[in-house]
Amino acid sequence: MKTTPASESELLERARSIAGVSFGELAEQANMKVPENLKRDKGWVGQLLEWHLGAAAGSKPVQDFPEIGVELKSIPVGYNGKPLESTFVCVAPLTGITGLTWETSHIRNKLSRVLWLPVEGEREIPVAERRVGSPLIWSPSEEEETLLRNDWEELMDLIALGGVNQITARSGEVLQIRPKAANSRAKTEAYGASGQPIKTLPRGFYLRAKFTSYILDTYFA
DNA sequence: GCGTGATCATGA
DNA sequence: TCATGATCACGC
Repeated sequence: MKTTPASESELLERARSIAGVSFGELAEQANMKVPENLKRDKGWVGQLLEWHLGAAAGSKPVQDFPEIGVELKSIPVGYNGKPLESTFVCVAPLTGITGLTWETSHIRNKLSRVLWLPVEGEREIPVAERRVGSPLIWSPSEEEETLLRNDWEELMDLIALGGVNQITARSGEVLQIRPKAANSRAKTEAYGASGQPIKTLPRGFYLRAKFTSYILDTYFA
């Protein structure tokens, strides 16, 4: 177990110290067993990095490092350094959203400060041999936040008006909404077209790979 | 079921 | 080839 970093610079220092290190080596230090593949261990890499950086484990809907206001996001990249997947941010609220604004939203808080940690994600590389990349600490620029806010407002308006079932992953320029559930039979409450309660598939907010790719390209020193 | 950590697998 | 929709594991 590690202590939580006391400052952002300390967190960044820890992240830099594991850059270039293989998952196998990091797993050994954390006393974790390396899975053959990630088919049944999709969150394994994230957990491994959380351990090394001193993030408090748990499923609370808050930033990974609430004391210093930073969210940790691992991001699988290919040989070209570009993201292989979209990035899950948080669950999309489908009820109780009256009065909710971008400024007070959970997603805005999570994205206000992010420690991006690229990791080798090519499936042909054995998990134990994959390595951690160099970290990037980021906060959205005015322009980036406007893009995020515009998508968020458009999507939340649809949800508020009972149009959650009309939302597809094609909606949103940089921020999209996709299923986030154990399976397609999962149900949660939402608003129907006439304002009545309905049951629908739980959804989550995801950042498009093109957007995270742009972030890495733009800010990587 | 919810929210955390995400990647998988298939159709376009 | 690539993004969408589906899925996996865990703690509670």
